Amino acid sequence: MPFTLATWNINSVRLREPIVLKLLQEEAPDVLCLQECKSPVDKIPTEGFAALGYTHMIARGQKGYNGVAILSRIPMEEVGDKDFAGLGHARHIAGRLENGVTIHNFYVPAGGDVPDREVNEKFGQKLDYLTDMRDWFHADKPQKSILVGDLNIAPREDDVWSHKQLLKVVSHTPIEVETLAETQDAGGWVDVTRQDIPDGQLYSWWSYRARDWDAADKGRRLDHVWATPDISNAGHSSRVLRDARGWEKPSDHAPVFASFDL
DNA sequence: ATGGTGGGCCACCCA
Repeated sequence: MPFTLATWNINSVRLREPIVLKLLQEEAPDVLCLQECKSPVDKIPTEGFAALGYTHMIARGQKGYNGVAILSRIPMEEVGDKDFAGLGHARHIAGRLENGVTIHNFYVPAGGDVPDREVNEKFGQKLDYLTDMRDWFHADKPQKSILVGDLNIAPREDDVWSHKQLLKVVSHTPIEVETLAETQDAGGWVDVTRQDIPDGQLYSWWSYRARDWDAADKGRRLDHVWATPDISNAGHSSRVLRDARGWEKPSDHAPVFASFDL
């Protein structure tokens, strides 16, 4: 059963319901994983999604912050969630499609401004979140699984507009890149996006604070699609829908797509 | 070096 999935940090699912519907209508992924819904689950606007065929949804939410959801037009059962690092935040949800593939949807903490856990508690929480993920995947090796989400780290030099200028900027510091690599290795995860697009600059996020995000193009690849080795070879046709960053009332993230022939 | 723009929600926190 071949299928296409997308992952998108939506920065308020209620405010951006119109562009979620636009994405579903125009691109029609089978599965859409959202992060930063910023909504209690019972206030997510599901009717329009269901009318387009996305009748399955699993989600975790809280008022005002965080929140993750998976919309699907393929039958999907809820697997559960885990409160990594004990933060009490809605940052993870997992589901299983009827083809047996498990999907983990993550919103990793952004980590604040200063890359030093001694002076910035949020940076420590980000690293702790990732090491908790690492330990969990190490203890229980995932199989037939896909991990997507806003991991808030751009690991490669060509995942950022300037490697040198971002070395001390949270999202691209060596300690974050190393910690993310440990998490990836612990699960045996393959970076499907870079398997498909091995060379060149690739971004999924552009700050709201630029005069002209498109012309300046100071982006970072914060949003990821990983798969376990038993299904990673089935992954193909990865892409970033950069156009969505220019839609009306946009998220600062663009959706990342991948397809799987399984 | 600084401040720039967004969202949630009503005083700020967060990205």
